[in-house]
Amino acid sequence: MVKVVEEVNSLSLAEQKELLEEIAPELLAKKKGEKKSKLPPLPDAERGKVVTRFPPEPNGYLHIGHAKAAIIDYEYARMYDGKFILRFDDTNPENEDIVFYEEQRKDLRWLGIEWDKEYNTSDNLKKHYELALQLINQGDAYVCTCKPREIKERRLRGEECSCRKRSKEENRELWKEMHNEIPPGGAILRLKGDMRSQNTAMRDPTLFRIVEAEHPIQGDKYRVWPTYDFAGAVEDSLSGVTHPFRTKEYELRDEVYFYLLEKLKLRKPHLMEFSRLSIEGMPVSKRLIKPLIEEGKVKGYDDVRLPTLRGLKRRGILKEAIRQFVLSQGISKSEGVVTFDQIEAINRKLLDPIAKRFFFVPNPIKLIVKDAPSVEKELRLHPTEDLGYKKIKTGKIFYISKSDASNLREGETIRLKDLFNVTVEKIGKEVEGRFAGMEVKAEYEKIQWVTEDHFPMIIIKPDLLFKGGKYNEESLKEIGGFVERNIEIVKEGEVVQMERFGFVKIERLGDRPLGIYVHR
RNA sequence: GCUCCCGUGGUGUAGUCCGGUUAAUCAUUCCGGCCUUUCGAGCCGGCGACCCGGGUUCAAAUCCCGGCGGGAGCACCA
Repeated sequence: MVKVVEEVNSLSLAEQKELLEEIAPELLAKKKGEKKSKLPPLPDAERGKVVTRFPPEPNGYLHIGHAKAAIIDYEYARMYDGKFILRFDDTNPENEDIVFYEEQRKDLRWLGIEWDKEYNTSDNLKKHYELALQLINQGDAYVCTCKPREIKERRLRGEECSCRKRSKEENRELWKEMHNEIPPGGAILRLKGDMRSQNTAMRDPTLFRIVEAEHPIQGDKYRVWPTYDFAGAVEDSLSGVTHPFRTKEYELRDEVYFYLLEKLKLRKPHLMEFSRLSIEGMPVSKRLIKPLIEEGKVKGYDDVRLPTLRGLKRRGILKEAIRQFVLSQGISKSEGVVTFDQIEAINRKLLDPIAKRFFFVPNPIKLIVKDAPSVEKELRLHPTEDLGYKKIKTGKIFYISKSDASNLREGETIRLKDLFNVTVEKIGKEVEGRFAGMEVKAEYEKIQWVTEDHFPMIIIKPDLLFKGGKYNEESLKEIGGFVERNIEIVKEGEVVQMERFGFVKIERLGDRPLGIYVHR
């Protein structure tokens, strides 16, 4: 066994591949197709007939949690050659903001998601009113004029209130008044469920309430708005969604969902839940993030420490990495906290073949090589991929990182990577060395360097926003150093690899380039 | 408090519905080796898990009961 391993290891990579091709070509083939992780099959699904939907509320920027839902919905639609609907669940005019309809579309487009149909729930209020009236006429819904506190208490105790006994005529009358004179909070439409149900969601949930705020799209056309329970179920059914997904915290509401559709005699979709995605130290909640933005501790919703799509994008996380990550999580209901390095690992694999290589020297120390020959040559921008070349020209002055310098010993020979060897002569505030030949030798330590022709550069290194449940004051560090002038050849926004330092997204070029540390 | 969901190696997942072809999947982390003028990747190898206790059964990660642990809901928010 050990012998076989040794034998295989003694072969070059190409030889190994060749041999594998001979013995078991299917193993290689599998390797290639493996990239796209697959979701488990959908129950009751037929090719061409699956319809899914992503229903965000236009009240903020999309984050990784939304991405999970959107990607799963979208992927399933694709998997079954079905349809994917983008539906803005804009049924609370107090929360919605016109800008987020478009901002969320942008976030989705960035993710590479395309939708077959788009509409707003608020476009269908007329229909919702019709259905509400149907429920009233069937005696399945009633207008409740109790105080919110009383409703809550009765719900807790499982007691019915007298509003429940109202006649259909009375309910119709009050329903009409809800659209006109009744002030907000004065009345709601409730489903006649079961006040003694074990499931508190079934204790006559609210279907419609009065909200007077101006709606970003409907203006002041409506003042009676459906709640999530009503709008969600009705829209899924009416829009032809076959497999709606939602996160686990809605699970108790399933009963309401189906009971409502039953009473309305509407088609029942195959509803499913999955766990919420949470990443350690990167909360998604606006409750936590907003104050930090207001205090100036977080720069905005595209701050690199945030799990918003914009934050991740700015941080140098590729959309494909997000997709693969989400799919790797699947639709399990078990909740857990994922660490960010899972995303980083995927991102690194995607980035590695396309990131150009450069030298960045953090905390530079001067290295003088008095007898250094002047060298001018071209170097590959990537060790194995064909990404082009960069030109270098060197003199007698170099800069190396403090950490490399501190490892040097006098008399030792090291190699300035891609250049030549240097024997260390004197170590002080500066390092002095002597040219020691061009030949590459395996035993020489290879270190990165820049010449006098460099830019000072700052690299911002994000860390966990929250540590131990508290804001991490150390969550944004700056690393100063020198970068080779060749960095000019990349585009702003491009991710490069600073050798032996890490992947860095070039945020800004110029005389003082700015970078964001992506990951090692 | 009540109700619901979940509990597989350090981490995340597959398998659980329809008990047995599973030596329990895959990824990540970690460790060792090969390759390499960086790191990583790649290649080879390794460590490592079915929450606990009962029961049913020839056979249980899988079914049943009871604990324990985690999460969620109990809004006129989604």
